[in-house]
Amino acid sequence: MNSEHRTARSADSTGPAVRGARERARSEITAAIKDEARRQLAAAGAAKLSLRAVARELGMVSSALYRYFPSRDELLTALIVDAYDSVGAAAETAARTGGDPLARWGAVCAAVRAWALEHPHEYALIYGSPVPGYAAPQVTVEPASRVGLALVGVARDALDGPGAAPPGLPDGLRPEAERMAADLAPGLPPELVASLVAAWSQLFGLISFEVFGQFHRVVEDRDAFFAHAADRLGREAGILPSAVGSGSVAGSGRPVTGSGRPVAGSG
Amino acid sequence: MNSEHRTARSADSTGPAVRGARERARSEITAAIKDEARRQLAAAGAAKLSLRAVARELGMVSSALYRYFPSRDELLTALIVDAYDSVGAAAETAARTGGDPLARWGAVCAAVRAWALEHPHEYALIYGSPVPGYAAPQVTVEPASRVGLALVGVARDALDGPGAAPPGLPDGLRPEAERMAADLAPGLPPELVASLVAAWSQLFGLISFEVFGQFHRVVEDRDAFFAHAADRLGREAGILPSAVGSGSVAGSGRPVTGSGRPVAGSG
DNA sequence: TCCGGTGCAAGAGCAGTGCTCTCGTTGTTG
DNA sequence: CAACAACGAGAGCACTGCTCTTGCACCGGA
Repeated sequence: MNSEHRTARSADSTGPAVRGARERARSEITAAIKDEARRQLAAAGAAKLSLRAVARELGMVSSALYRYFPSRDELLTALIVDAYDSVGAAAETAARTGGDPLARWGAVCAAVRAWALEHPHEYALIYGSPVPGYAAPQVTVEPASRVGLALVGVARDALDGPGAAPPGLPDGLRPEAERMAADLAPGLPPELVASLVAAWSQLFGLISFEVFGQFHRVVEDRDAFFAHAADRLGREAGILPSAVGSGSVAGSGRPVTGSGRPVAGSG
Repeated sequence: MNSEHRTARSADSTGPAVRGARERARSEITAAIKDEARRQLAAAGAAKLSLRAVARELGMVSSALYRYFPSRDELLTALIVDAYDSVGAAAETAARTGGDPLARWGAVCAAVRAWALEHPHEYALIYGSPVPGYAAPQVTVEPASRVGLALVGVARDALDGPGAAPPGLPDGLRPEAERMAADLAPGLPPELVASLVAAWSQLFGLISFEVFGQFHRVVEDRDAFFAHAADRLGREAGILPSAVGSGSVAGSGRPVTGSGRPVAGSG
């Protein structure tokens, strides 16, 4: 560890440290702590993340670490926010790819899946069981919504093109669907929003089962299985490929998102 | 792996107990340990489950507990197996209810959801992120399959009645679907099995998001939302209500599983 | 230039954890 | 009855999150 980095020897002539060397060191050390914590997270999982081990690896003493994160939970919160932002950014990037709405839908799903498979422990941190006695603080709600909003964005664009009306709502669900539409995606039809929320959670069902090992000895060709399932998820939510022909819609629809390979590679 | 428990035969008249007091005490204490562990699990979650606390609560010393469970992971494994069996039994009971296949499908889904909401920490134990460095041993795979098999059972019965052909498979998925059908549900058409596996994982996506708090400020009327989503899950897998009319299938289908209330109560 | 406030690292310490080992005791078996 | 295996108790090790105190280094104001 670089302890005396940038000692800021009273260099008032040019003033390289506009905010003072102290703040600079602080942000650097904070980042180093998060990096090392992320490394341990990836190596052993959230439950085995140890403040003392992080400090030890960084050459500090454990108590010094409390100057930067008041508790282990606060460190975990920081990692959670970062993870949400990371997967959210991946989803948003995939949503910006070209192609018809259904292809973009598949790209977003595949990007989230690829991120989850690359960062299983971070995925478990945010989409697995909530950590020990941990209650997600308010800071996490906005980053947590980015994937969902990316899906909503694709659906919104699909609405401009030839969209298929999503299936109708039972009477009992209509008020709730209208409330969801107003809160989450103003302007979108309630049926579509209800379908989107369901598809959103079901997408993470697919991904969680794969990441958490429930598909062990059940699904082998997981790329193909996921591509097909994600494609159907989009279709059933009312997102259609722009092939306006409207001839064979659901019959033998081949996933546009590439057959058998994760689409994330293209994003 | 039982020890030689069959030996206690000489006690014809003097026997303090039929099977020997020791074995009796052993099974009783084992059960007591699991009970207390389950209580702590429900109170604070898996990560906070402490062998010492369990022993303390039972009036033993922590080292004595190792006579019954060689490690904390072994205790967790026992709890995991019990949890799988518990939710599996709930699903199987729901699958045995009367009604048309789609109603039974909805009953199974609702029963699993109800179990999850009643035992959130046990649910997290089996469907959340895998615990610390824990790798599920072989003992868990059979109990873990009971919910899936209950769904398969409903689908199999639906096949006798008027079933709707599930959507076709892309060419890339056909071999995998045939393998899954052969392994998991011999005799069922591959398209149906592939749909069932997807629906199975997506069902747990719905439940996990609700249990783990992802629906916070997103879905409010969760009973209605879940009933509708589960109903659609079944329909899209090709399970139809026995109302053979085949007139309005997906249009304004009102969930048969009761609108707005968890169906588990009827099972 | 000195001086006091402040951020910071280090260390000791507390209460808790999983787990191992030893040592008597006690039920079971030959 | 005697040998044996299972058992409970206790001490102990290495580890954890977290707190508190102490002393050093910086940094702005006089």
